[in-house]
Amino acid sequence: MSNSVGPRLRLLRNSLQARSISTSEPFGLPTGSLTVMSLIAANPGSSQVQLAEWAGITGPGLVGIIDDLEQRGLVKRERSPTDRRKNLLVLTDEGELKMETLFGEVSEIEAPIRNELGPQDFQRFMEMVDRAVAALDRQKS
Amino acid sequence: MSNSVGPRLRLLRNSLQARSISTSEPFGLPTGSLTVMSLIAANPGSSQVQLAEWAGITGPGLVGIIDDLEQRGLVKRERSPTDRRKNLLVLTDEGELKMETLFGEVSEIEAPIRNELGPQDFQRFMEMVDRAVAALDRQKS
DNA sequence: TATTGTTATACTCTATAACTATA
DNA sequence: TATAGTTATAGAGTATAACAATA
Repeated sequence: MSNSVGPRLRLLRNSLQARSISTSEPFGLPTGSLTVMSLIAANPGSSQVQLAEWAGITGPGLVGIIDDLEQRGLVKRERSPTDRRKNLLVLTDEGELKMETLFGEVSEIEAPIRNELGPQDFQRFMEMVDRAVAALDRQKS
Repeated sequence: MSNSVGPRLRLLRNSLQARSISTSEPFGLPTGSLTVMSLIAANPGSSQVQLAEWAGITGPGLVGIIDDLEQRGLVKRERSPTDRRKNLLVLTDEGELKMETLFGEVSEIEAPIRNELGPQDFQRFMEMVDRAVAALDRQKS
C-alpha cells in the first residue's frame, strides 16, 4: 500500500486484537496485563512507576491493571517498609501459573504469524520491532 | 522481554502515536485518514464499504473519517449514477496536495526507524508486517 | 518541595445494533 | 430481502490534572 509503517501496524494490531489479544484478552484481563505480569515475574518487588515506565503504560493505566490482577489473586501489593509511599509488587503462586497459561494462549494466537515467517524471521521480526522502539525512544530524549 | 509480538507492538504504536502519528495526526485528522486518502488516490471512485474493507476500518469508523476529510475539502462524495446507494469517493486537487504533504510528515516521523534498520531492513520489516497481517486474515476465513 | 499511588475526567479508536434509502 | 451509508451507543486504551500520603 503506502510506504509507512503506521497503517500496517494498525492492521496488524487490529487483527491480533480481533483474535482477542494484544497481551491477555482471552481471560478478560485488560490489555497489558500479561506484559505487566511478566515484568513483575522478572523483577519481583518493583514499584508501580517502574512497571509503568517499562511497560509503556501511564500511571493511572497501570493502577487499573494492578487492581484487576489483584482482585483475581494473581498479584499482591505490599507496602514498602523503607518507603511507605511505594508498593512492592509480587506475583502470587496462582499468578505464576496463570502467566504460563496466558503465554500459551498468546503463542497459539500468534502461531499463524510464526508459521508464515518461519522461526528465524519471526525472531528477527521481533528484534526489529524492539530496535524500532529503542530508536524512537532515543530520539525522544 | 517476552516472546510474543503483542506487547512489542503496543510499545511501537504508542511511540509512534506519541510522536503524533499513526497515519496523519499532525494536521488534526483522525487516525486512518492518510491510509484512506492513499486508497482513494489509488482507486478513484471506490465505495465506502470497499475502502473500509481495505483499510481495516469499520463502516461507521469510515463515515467519521470521510466526514472530516470532506469538511476540509480534501475528498468528495459523489452519488453513483448506476446504484444510488453508493458513494463514489474521489480526492480533490487540494486532497492530492495534502496527501503528499502528509506522506512527508509521516516519513519524517518514521525516520528514526528507517535510520536504525537501514533502508533494506526497513523495507523487509514492512513486508513482514504485511505477511503477518495476511497470515492472520487467511486464518480468519 | 518532590514523589508514589490514586481518583476523576476526557478524548480517541473500535465495535455493534438499528435506521434510511435504495436495489 | 439484501446492501450502502448513516446514526446512536458503548466499550476499550491512552492521556492529563488534581489529590492524599509520604518523603
